[in-house]
Amino acid sequence: MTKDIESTLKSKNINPTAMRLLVLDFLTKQTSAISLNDLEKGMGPSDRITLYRTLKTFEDKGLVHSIEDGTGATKYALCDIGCDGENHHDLHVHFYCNSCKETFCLPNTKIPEIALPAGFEPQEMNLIIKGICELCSH
Amino acid sequence: MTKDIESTLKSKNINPTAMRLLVLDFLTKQTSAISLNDLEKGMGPSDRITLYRTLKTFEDKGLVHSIEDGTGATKYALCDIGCDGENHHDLHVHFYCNSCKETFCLPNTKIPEIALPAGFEPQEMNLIIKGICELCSH
DNA sequence: GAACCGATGCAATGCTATTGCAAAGTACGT
DNA sequence: ACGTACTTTGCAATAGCATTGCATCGGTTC
Repeated sequence: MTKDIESTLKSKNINPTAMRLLVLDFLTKQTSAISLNDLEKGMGPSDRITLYRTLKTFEDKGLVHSIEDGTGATKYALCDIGCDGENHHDLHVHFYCNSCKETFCLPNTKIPEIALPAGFEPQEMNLIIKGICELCSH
Repeated sequence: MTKDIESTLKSKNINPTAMRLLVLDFLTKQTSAISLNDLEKGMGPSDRITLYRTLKTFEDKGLVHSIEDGTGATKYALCDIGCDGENHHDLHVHFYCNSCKETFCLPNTKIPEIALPAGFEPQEMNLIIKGICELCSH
């Protein structure tokens, strides 16, 4: 369904180049968030920096969001519908599995309201839960 | 109160060397979490690697906990009473100020219970809230 | 004093993120 | 079709943090 991928890019105002189609196609096939390294290994031989910039572009345009899961390597995953460059709606929980080392989005698990001390004004939130994922707990 | 600092180290089974006394003393004077760079700059001329290992030792022994606030540099802050090497009780919220770039522990703001999807078993949680801190919001 | 062990300091390395610059490709107006 | 301008890509290079190996130093023990 290259057509779908292409129109997805266009709807986000991203020029649909061959490289970007490939990257987006790869991203849609993932079941967990991937790092730049994963992407580089998963794709054919391509330039690491180009992949890096492709992810940055996607992030700017609200197509993917980045996740700092504490491993040191930034992970990327497709956004939910409704994200744009200005406003990422990625206020869901991210889960890092200590067993398989994968990072998952839990889009249906929202971060609850937190009562902050007076004077603190929240703008973004980032909740990483580490543990054993569904697949590894069997 | 060098005596207090020394006994704190001993109570955590850490050999109280001159360097460690200095580092711990410095840590107790902080109002926010500090990075290795901050420590290096704040202390007199000392070896970066030694400071790094000192922090690691403190972390192993449950004296400080490390915070990944997404800036790329690991921050360290003193633990609450009750932490040990096996079990860090750092389940409080960490707040990163987008204005002054400081990272604060909010020890009285606990992470609420999160209902995870079936099969996911949580072990650790890490909640970073970014925004404007109390001092900068005035 | 000799052997030993932990702590320290220096050198060196690995990895991720990031930028500069040049080449290749694409779009557009004439 | 041609040239120009803009975008994208690829390569080289750099910066910063984390981490390890090894030698040295200092104190402890026998």
